[in-house]
Amino acid sequence: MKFNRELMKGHLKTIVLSALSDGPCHAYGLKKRIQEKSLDVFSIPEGTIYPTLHKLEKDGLIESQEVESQSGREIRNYSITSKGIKTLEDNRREWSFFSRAMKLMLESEL
Amino acid sequence: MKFNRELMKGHLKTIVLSALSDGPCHAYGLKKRIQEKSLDVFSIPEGTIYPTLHKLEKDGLIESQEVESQSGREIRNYSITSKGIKTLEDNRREWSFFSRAMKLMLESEL
DNA sequence: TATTTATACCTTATAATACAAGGTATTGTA
DNA sequence: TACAATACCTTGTATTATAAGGTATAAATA
Repeated sequence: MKFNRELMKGHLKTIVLSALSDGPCHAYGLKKRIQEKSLDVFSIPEGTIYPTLHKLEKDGLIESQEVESQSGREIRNYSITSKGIKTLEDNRREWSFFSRAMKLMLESEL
Repeated sequence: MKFNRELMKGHLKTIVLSALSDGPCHAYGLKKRIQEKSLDVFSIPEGTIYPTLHKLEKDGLIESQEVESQSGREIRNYSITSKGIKTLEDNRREWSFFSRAMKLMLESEL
């Protein structure tokens, strides 16, 4: 099933933070991790994942360093900061609050 | 609890359609209906509800007519169309699909 | 009675978002 | 050797929800 990408708005950072909370990763791998963890529902395009990571880093929620992968290739490895973990916890609470209200709204009166 | 208004993005039309599916209503009343039904979680500002209704009407998902209220005041009464009902059903399915994936994402590996 | 609050409608301008579309370069595979 | 996959990135854009402003009437209250 396909769904309107607009639904993601406002939730993307939470998705990315949550994926990164499972362990450090580089951008491209994170994209795949999100895809797997969501059972192929969330497919974040590259034009989305890179700017998002840059924004999160700028805000101090994640940090990165250039490292050499097994293949000898330079990759940028991201990890979540303690500030990022706190934000993620807040976002999780926000999500459950929001989704509960949506459930109330969508339950038919009938 | 307050939550980031950005979370609403992409879900607003669904919220409004769902509220209107409980019966015809005018804009101002709809705002209150949404507030009540969501147990005070969703508080849609007027600068949001009016343009949203205009958009929904333009798309043929709702329709409206000027009527006279009990107080003798002219109000614009909105009701959901059959096209709107179909869209709402789609949106409900989209929501449950989306929220299931979010749940998968937010569940910690630990 | 005068004033304030609630009701009821609306528009314009704006910040933020996610993303399409474009690009570069390397590594692995057929 | 060609092609796909990996890995990174930027620019420009459409859409969104909303803040901030406005108008006018009805109800409540001081």
